[in-house]
Amino acid sequence: MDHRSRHIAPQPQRRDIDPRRNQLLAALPDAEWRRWQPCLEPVALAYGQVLSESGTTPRWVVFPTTAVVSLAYVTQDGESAEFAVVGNDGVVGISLFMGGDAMPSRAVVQSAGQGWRLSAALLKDAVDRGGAALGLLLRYAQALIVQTSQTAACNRHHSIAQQVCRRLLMGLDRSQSDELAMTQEAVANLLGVRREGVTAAAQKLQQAGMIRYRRGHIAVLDRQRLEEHTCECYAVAKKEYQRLLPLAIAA
Amino acid sequence: MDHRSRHIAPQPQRRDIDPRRNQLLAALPDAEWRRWQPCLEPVALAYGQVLSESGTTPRWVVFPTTAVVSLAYVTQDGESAEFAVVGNDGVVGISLFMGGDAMPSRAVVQSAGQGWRLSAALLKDAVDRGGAALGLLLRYAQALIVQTSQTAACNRHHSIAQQVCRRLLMGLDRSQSDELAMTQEAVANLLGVRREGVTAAAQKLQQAGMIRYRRGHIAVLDRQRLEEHTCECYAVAKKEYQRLLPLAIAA
DNA sequence: TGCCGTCTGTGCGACATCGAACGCAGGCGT
DNA sequence: ACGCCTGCGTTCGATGTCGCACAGACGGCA
Repeated sequence: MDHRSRHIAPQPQRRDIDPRRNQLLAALPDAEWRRWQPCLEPVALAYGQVLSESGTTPRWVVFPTTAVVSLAYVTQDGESAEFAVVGNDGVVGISLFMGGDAMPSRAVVQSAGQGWRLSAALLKDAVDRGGAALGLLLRYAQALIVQTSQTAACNRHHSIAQQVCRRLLMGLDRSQSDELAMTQEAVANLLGVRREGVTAAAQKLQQAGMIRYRRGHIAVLDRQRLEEHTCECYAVAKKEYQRLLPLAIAA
Repeated sequence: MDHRSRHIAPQPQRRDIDPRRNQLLAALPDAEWRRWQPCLEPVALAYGQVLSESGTTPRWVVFPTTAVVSLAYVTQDGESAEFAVVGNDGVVGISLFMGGDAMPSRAVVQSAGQGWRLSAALLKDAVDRGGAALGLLLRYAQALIVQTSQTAACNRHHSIAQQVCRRLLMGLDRSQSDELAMTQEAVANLLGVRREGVTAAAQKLQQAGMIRYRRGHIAVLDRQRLEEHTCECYAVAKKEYQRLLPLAIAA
């Protein structure tokens, strides 16, 4: 679980990445931003790191810049299902400003990278003041609900192949390159399906020239056709995200 | 679609039902409640009535008292999947106070009854004032996220029989009797599965003495065993709801 | 009372996904 | 350069669900 960092694309630089690469922070009005800026602390997020465990109250919210985090529900018998993906388009730990503190779900780093954290107390202060920051966070929470409900319908009605396409595209949107550092087994775990199902889907995509993969690295060659082969869920969620948060996910 | 009202249990009375049978309204501090009370209008909710269509902005939020509303996502090829149920424990139209106005999902009355509505403008005023009302609505929104993520995992991992049990229990919690007025086909549509699958599950439950049904009416005889036969999703979502909103869903 | 629409029971083959097991090979560490 | 671990390819039967088609049966309505 630890040595996997080998597989990760080299960090762009040792230095901290501009917090405003996170689209929520970027969308903050200047007045709010000046208040938050001194309180943000940089964090390095390693693959597999658990940002918040099911049922526990996180001490910070995390705004990823280059990292990608997966929100998943883990059933009692150990099966899991991802219901949302958070990258530089969002924030991890919405339960802190929704008022419920904990959530019965787990936040796990899926793609190593950087982020910035803000303490729960400071966040709550900002929320209590209301204003633009609160509105922004609430619109993000709504986008998260949309993504989650979409995932529910997708799990019900769409094929594994379509869901693999969707998940690759979602990862790509939140990534800095056209290559994703994830194994087929990792994708299978996220979707909650068998690895063999993902292998079969990936083979078809590779034979069709849409992707190319080798031992834990998936390169997207033809994004256009990938979008054509996935279900509507990808486009609907993305469009809704852009409607709610116009600055987010530069396509 | 219209004459189905025959199947509905007789309305308790012609008169309006106490708005505070809705647990969100009941949980409102007195000061807030006095402000809202004169603005609430009673509404009769008929089976099949669409409270908000996908992509449109509702003009009111609706607090059901005796009605039960289903939130569902409808795919492009007409398949649908329910992702949350709203009864006297919640409110329909959260996008109005989340700031996004519309949602790409549909709210349909699943069980006829009454509710109270509040205009979008008045709701937004209350939200802008912040305070207890906002906090309450946000905690409810979080409970909705939990229910939705749970549904996503349930759709992935659990059998039709388990999901039928879950859905019956959720309907029962929000109902005034131990009988649900819904056909097997209606249940199938909600879950997004075939009617035959629901028929098979319902037969097993009836043979085991847990339920009894006849043409559109499902009576729950042994709630305890029904809870034992469903998946964890029911209990987790309900427990989380009670944690976030202590006054809701008197079991 | 009798009709008829709707709801429910049942059969079939088709298909996707599951569960487990095993072989192979790419690439990292020694 | 070598070995070993991990990720990928492939097979098999089992299972759950689908899609369709049709028969029976309940119950509201004329």
